[in-house]
Amino acid sequence: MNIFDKYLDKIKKILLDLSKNGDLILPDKLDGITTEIPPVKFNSDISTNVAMVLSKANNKPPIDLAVTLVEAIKKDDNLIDDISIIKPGFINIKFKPIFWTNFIEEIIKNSKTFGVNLKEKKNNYLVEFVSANPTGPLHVGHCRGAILGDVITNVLLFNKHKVTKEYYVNDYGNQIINFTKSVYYRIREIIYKEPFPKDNDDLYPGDYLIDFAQNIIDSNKKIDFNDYEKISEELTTLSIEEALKLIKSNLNILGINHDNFISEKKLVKNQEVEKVIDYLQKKAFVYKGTIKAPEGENNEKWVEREQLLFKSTDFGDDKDRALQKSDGAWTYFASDVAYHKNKLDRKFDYLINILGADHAGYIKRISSSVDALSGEKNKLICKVSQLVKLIKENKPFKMSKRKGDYITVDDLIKEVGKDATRFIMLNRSSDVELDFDFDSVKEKSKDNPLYYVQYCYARISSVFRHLNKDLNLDIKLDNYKFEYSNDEIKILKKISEWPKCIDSASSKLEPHRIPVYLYELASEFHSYWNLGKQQPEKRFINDQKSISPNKLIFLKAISNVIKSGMDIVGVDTPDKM
RNA sequence: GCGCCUGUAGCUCAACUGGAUAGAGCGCUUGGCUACGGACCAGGAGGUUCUGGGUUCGACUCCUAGCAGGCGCACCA
Repeated sequence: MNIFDKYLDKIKKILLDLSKNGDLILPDKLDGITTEIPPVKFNSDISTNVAMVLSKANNKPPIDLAVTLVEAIKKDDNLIDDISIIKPGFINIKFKPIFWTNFIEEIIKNSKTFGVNLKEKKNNYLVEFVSANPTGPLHVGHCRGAILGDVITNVLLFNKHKVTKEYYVNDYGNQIINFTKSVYYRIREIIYKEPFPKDNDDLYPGDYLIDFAQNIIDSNKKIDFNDYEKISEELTTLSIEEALKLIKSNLNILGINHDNFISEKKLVKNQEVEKVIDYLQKKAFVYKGTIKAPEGENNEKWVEREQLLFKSTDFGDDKDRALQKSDGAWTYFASDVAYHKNKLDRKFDYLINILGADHAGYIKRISSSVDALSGEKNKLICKVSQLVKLIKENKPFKMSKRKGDYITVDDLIKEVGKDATRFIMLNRSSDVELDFDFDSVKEKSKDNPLYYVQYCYARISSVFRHLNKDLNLDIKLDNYKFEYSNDEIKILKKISEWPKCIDSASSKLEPHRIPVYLYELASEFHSYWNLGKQQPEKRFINDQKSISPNKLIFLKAISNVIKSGMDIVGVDTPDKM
């Protein structure tokens, strides 16, 4: 039940009728015509810009057109209280209270689908996110992208799309060799008491490797760890398993579960890289050539060499990209192209990649490869999550990989909790840097929007509890015909915006709109709640310790929306706090 | 040098694919609890939306030229 869509359809129908009679000239497209939420001060419920959009084609001032249109809209609609025409040519519609009675009745009847866009075409999406290297635990830097990907998925699922969540495991290449060696040194440290070579910059210094080493020793008693060359392959597998186990548990405490983990190593082993390069070569997107040094100052070390290149410049990239290293191994990019071919072969409508800000420069080349492979544009959508600035005691907190003093997801969740982390990380557009202030996120007060929204739900639960009613049960609507007051309609109007919120969050992949909306809805509710202090008739529980059916349904409608929204965000809605 | 992101109230950020007199929280300030949960509410002050051009009925939003901050720019992944 999207009242904005409903009235937009109605207006478009009126336009078509009027144009058939020759009373109106329509432009080629009706896309520019919208129904919107009018600013509060106009005291109206829906507004439309139709008169202004049609003004040019008809060579008439918007106000004149509006007069005709208003007559047509008013006709046969007994739910409209008033229509006004405002300044440049907006048409503002104000509904009678009965409109809102019908509205709430309908959303209570269809509570499972309220907010879902049932008209749009449903797609099959693949969302790739996190994909952190399997060499250690997730840290705070991974967190925002992880949550972004998870909630984008939730929004799409809520809107009845099909979604697969995928993690690409980079278990191939030099870093894995270094990682395995590091584990090996830790094993020697444990078994042979040899000190770990701390000054070797290629190695991973983190203490978590001691746990990995110990676990591997404990569960592989038969292995002779003396000769690295003999066991390196097996140790690589075991080390990656350890890392993945840790990463999965980190994701788990964040409330994230991927459907698939795809191994880069397997793609390489299965010759998928050769196949995709063959394919691109046939299409003349791959050639042997050299890359020129960039214009910048410090390129003395630049070595030009002939190598296998992908012609990403054909698709708008600023240089072609290397596919093969000098030792003959594939570059990360090459196997990623193979991975994207693999994705395309699985016939998704859209591929979505969630990347961190430090990988934004990678987008052009990978989307070029997808364009080349699919022959389509916009098959791949990349979302970038900007940096998180950590703030502790009012000071920026810098993490350093070298010192190994980065904050892990485990630390973070232990300190501030899963729900607060998810809500705060989502409360801003992914395009802006985020200040994550440990102290205020931990605070259980008005400084923390999570608790503000949860408090709204808890208050509603409390009313139901006092009445011995179950908030989770459906409510019957027998003999239900009440009118709501202006204060209640104000909240119902907010509820009517929920489908619009979902629509834009889903179509633009901007989930931050949901926490922002929930905060606004909660705010309206708290206002209403406080009215009860002065006006007893605004209280939910009356002197006879019961509640009127319209208020009960009213509460139910609010809590339904809060609950769906919080479910999408992936946080709890406790009954008591 | 190039690419991407950002620039809105003192601070942190919204603004519904170009809509109306740009909105919230924090902070400052004036009030409100014997109450269904005060983890709350009502009011006030606070703005040349970084700058200059352009597009049009209309620009925080689009184009263009700058300025400032962040991220990235080899065969690391």
